[in-house]
Order: sequence, then structure tokens, then C-alpha cells
Amino acid sequence: MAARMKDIAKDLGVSLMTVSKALRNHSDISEETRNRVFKRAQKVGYQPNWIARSLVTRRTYMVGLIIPDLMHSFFAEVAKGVAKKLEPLGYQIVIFDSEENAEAEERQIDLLLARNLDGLIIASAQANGRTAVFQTLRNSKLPYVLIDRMPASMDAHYVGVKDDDIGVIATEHLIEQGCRRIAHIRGPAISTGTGRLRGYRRTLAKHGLKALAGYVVNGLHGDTTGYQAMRNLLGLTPPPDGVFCYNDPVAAGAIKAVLETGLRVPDDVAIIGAGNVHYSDLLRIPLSTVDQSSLAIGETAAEVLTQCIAAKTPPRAQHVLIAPSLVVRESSRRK
Amino acid sequence: MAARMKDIAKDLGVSLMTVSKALRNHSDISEETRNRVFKRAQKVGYQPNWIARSLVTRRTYMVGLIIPDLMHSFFAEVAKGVAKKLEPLGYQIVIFDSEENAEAEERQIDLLLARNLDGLIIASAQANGRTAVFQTLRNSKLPYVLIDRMPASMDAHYVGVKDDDIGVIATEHLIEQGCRRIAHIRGPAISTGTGRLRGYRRTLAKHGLKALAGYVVNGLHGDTTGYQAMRNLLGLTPPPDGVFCYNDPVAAGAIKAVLETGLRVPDDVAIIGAGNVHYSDLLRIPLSTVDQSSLAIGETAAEVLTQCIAAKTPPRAQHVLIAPSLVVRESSRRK
DNA sequence: CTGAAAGCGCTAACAG
DNA sequence: CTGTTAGCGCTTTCAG
Repeated sequence: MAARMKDIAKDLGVSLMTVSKALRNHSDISEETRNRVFKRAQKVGYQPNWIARSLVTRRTYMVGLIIPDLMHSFFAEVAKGVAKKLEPLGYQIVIFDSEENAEAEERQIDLLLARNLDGLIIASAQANGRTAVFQTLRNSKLPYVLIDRMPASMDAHYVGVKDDDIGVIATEHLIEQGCRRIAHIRGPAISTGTGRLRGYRRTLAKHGLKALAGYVVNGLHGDTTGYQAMRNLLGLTPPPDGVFCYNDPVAAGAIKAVLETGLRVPDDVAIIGAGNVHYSDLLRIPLSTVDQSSLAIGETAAEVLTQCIAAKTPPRAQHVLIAPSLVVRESSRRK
Repeated sequence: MAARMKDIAKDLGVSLMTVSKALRNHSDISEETRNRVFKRAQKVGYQPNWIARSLVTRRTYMVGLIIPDLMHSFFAEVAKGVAKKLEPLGYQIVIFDSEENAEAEERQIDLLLARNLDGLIIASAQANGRTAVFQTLRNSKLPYVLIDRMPASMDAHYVGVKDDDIGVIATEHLIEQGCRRIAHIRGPAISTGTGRLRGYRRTLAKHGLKALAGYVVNGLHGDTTGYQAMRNLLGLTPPPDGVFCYNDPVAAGAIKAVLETGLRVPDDVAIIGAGNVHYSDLLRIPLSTVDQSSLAIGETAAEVLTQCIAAKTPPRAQHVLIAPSLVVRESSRRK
């Protein structure tokens, strides 16, 4: 059985409170007693019991992190960013991978609420409009910040990237490289997917171009969907000469499909993704992409969350939008 | 403030204990009262307070997972496997990324011990021989299982892969493809690195081949180290015609270095990695690899852990070794 | 079948 | 500076 404060108190012939205060460096304990207590604690390998402490302080120093896919290195990097900021402050991170499953996410949020965590960071799998969970969250008074995806224009803290700008930057780049028949493998109907699509559309319009019939095709999140979507695009007449893909995994799948058909990237079809996942550089054709500072998203979300936790009264909803930036590699370089 | 049992009890005019038992489906509560309690609980959105419960039951239904790198998709997949088995049982997972830092790992283990988790799964960053932490763990009586790396031939539960066999399989394959000057970019001095090296050496010997001077070169874990190591190998005379790399990230870096030099993969240099990370198929040259069932490692570790948690008396140390299997792709296919 | 008493290990508030 | 009293929300034990 692990040593308790009670034991140390008895050993030293002082009260339990003295030990408690000494260990927490409370000011009203003499230098001497404090030393005796520390020494003894060290000796018996005393570790404060967090469960007991939490029960009375109502702080667990644990925060929950819910993400839709751990295997997607974008989210793994976000998680790193969160940890980097939170761990030095003494927080532990409880992680949950929803696998893009909205119900699983809701169940998990309920579970985490019962765990009395100090806060939650969520890259939500909820489709646009499904805001019931967030109402629950709101009512629970638990601080939480949404990242990457904004399930609705809600009054919640949010840290993400300017998704419209991702679409604009990628499309501008393809045009600048000489592409004229530019297609888009779009993402799901959540803020990231719709924002990028909007940027794409706006940019085409600005340059007097338009998306031909069938040029906007569904891709969802993964490389297999990118592969399929690209095959569809290649079946069109005329086929596109440039494709902006929702994210890097999708783009990787798309490249695979192009090469399989015997066409060349970027000469026949230029490809660009988004996310700058760490292996983009190593793909068959090094992938051009729009960087969205995954690490910074995690770090910023952690900062916003700690502010919320520290604040007595809930602060006004903050929206932090990080500016994306272009990373040109081989898959789109035509000049 | 969230509803407590006390509130439900008062509302219903029964005792707190009745509520407690009813909610946990204790047998000695009448059907009728149970229903009333459930209904009321539902109504007020009652969620049991896990902190309070844990304090008395000494069970937190949380397990810790310590891995050396979340960005390495091998470990992300292991984490998925762990979650897949543990979440249905009601466990939450507290994750920590040690970033291959042994001291950070030790600190974290101490922290997690104070948190009264139910168990720990660890892919340890401790170098061979540094077993102090594990002694601490042993003393704490907290169930734990080591995965992937075995810090020493300790009397601890362990789930991993037959590392020697990885070396054997990869090297046999290269020989079978006609390679005769086979180099190895080895991993760190931990069980995985030394095991794979041993398999490589043994297989060369078996075929009457030998590693030329400088043919075993250090690579550590990442793609940048693989790149550097490969550049060194290419500077040798004669250069190798086949390279077995510690893992897939290292192999990806190695391929990059080969191509940069103007040589061809696999014709000039055949390359094989290990781990079968999910993007292996999408690399510049699809990467041959030795699969080590990452998901299964996570799942099995979770199973062993739950057995330990359930057991009254600590069971004898189990060692589960999963057999690796060859996955041939373009980077090594010469016939 | 129901409930009263005691306590998990710790801290907040106040009294000495 | 030190200690006493009370209690966090729940469960275990045992008596009604």
C-alpha cells in the first residue's frame, strides 16, 4: 500500500494538516517542519493521491483530446502541439479517436464529462448542423475548444486555419502554373471541406475560369477515396490538367491513380493537396501542398483552453484563424 | 452543478444508498424502485462522479499508454489497437509521447503512478539495461505490459514481434532477389535494433555472404537519419546492391538518397524496410517491408493488461511474440 | 428489500 | 505557525 499523508504525520508526530500544507509549500509552515516533512516523504516514496485531491479541489489536471483519426499525421501532429503546451503545466491528456464516427464521439464526450476533466479539445466528427452535443457541453460548463473543423457558426472557442484561403492559394498556384481545366476533389460537408471548395470556386471565377461538369468530385478523407475520385476525373472529356485535393492523403491517392493510367504528374495533371503531412516529401512524386501549421493549431488550442480554465467567468468565444501557406514540390511544378 | 445521488434520493424520498444500488443494478432493489430511480436519473441527466467512485473502489478505468513517437504511424496504429480493445470495456486512455526521451518517460511514469491508473502499456525509450523505472513499477504493483521494445530480458509482460525474424526475412528476400552486397541501416541499441541486426547477420552467414566493411551503419528511427546513412553507404566502394533498413521511415529516407544520386531502385539498389506503415504503398517507389502487425500488437497488449488487472495475484510474466511477414513491393522486386 | 454508519485520502476554512 | 472540524460524492458493511 502506498504511503499516505496520515502515515507521514504519525511518523513525525505532527498533524495531517501540517503535512498537507508543508508538501504544498503553504507559507504558514516553518522552514524546519517543512524540511522534516519533505525528507520523510522522500524516504517513504510518498506520492500524493490525485483522486482524493481532485475530489475536493474539483480539478483533475487532465484534459480530453478528441480527434477523428490518429493515423492521419495531421492530427497526430496537432496532438503533439497540445501535449507540448499542456504537459509542462502538469496536465495529462486523455485521448480519443472517434474514427470520424459522430455517435462514438458523442458517447465519448458524455463519458469524459463524467470524468470531471478540466477541459476538452475537439476536432469534431459531427456533420454541420448537428450541434446537440455542443449544447450539452455548453450546459456542463466544461471549458472546451474546437479545432480544425467548425461544426456550425457557433458561439464556441475555435482554432483552425483559413480554409477558404487554402482553396484560394492552391487554385491560384495551379492557374499560375498554367493549368486551365482545374478540378477539385472535395472533402466532406464540414467547414474544412466547404471552405476549401468555396476558395476554389471563388478563385476560378476571379480568373474567368469555370469548373467543367463533373469537375468537383467527392473524396472524403483518405487515400483510397482520393484514388477513386481521381479515376472518375480521368474518365471525363476533357480530363483536368490540374487537381486541387482536399488533403494530402487524398492527393497521394490521386497521384497513384494518375500514374497508373500512364499519365505524368505534373506534366499531364498537376496535383496539390493540403496539410503538409510529414511524408509529403517522400511520396512517389513529392507532393505540393498548403501548409496548415498543425503543430501551431494544437499549441494555440491548448493556450486558449488553459485561459478558459483559469478564467473565473467564461470568456467570450475566441476564434483563432491561422493563415495557410503554399509549399511547392514536384507534383505541381510545371515551369 | 451536476446532479448527485443525494439529489435524486431527496427528490424520490428514498435513501442515498437505494439510489446507489439501483443505479448499479444491485440485485436487492425492487424492480419498481429501480425504475423510479432510473427515470429520475435520466430526467436530471445524472452522471456518476468517477472521481468519487474511484476513491473508494480503487479503480479508475483509465490506462496509460506511453509511446516514443505519435507521428510514427506504427505507434499510432498500436494505439488504435489498444483503444479498440480497451474502450468497449469502459477504459479511457491516457497517452504520453516520450519523443524517445528516457528521462521524460521516467517522469511521466511517476506522474501516472500518482494518478492511480489501472494499468500501463509502454513502448519504452529506455536504453538496454536501464531498468530502474521498471523496478519502481514492479514495486508499485501496478500492472504493466511492455510492447515493441524489451528494455532487458526482464521478468515483465511483453508483446512484440520476433525481431530476429524480421532481419532474417528481409535479408533472405534480398538474397533471393539476387543481391549479394547487402548492407543494413541499423536501428538504435534496443531490442528491436539489435534483434533485426542479429537476423541480418545470421542470414548472411548462412548463405556464406558477409557484410563488407562499413556495411552496417547507424540509422536510429527517422527518415532524415535514413537519408544520411544511405549517403554514407553510397560513398563506399563497392556500394551495396541491397539494403535492409531498420524501419519504413528510415527506408523512405534511404530511397530518397539513392534517387538523388541518380541511381535506380530496385535495379541498382534494392531496398526493404520494416513496419508496413500505411503510406508505404504511396512512396516514390512503393516500399517493400516486413509487416509487424501493429494493430495486433496493441490489441494483444490490451488483452494481456486486462488479464493482469482482473487477476488477484500477479500472473507469471507472459511474452507474446508475433510472427512478422514479408510484403513485397516495387523497391525490392528485381525478378 | 431498504437504510444508517463509516470511511476512501485529501483540502478549505477557521480556531488556537 | 499548527491543528481541529467538516466534507468532496461515492461505496462497503452490516443492521433493520
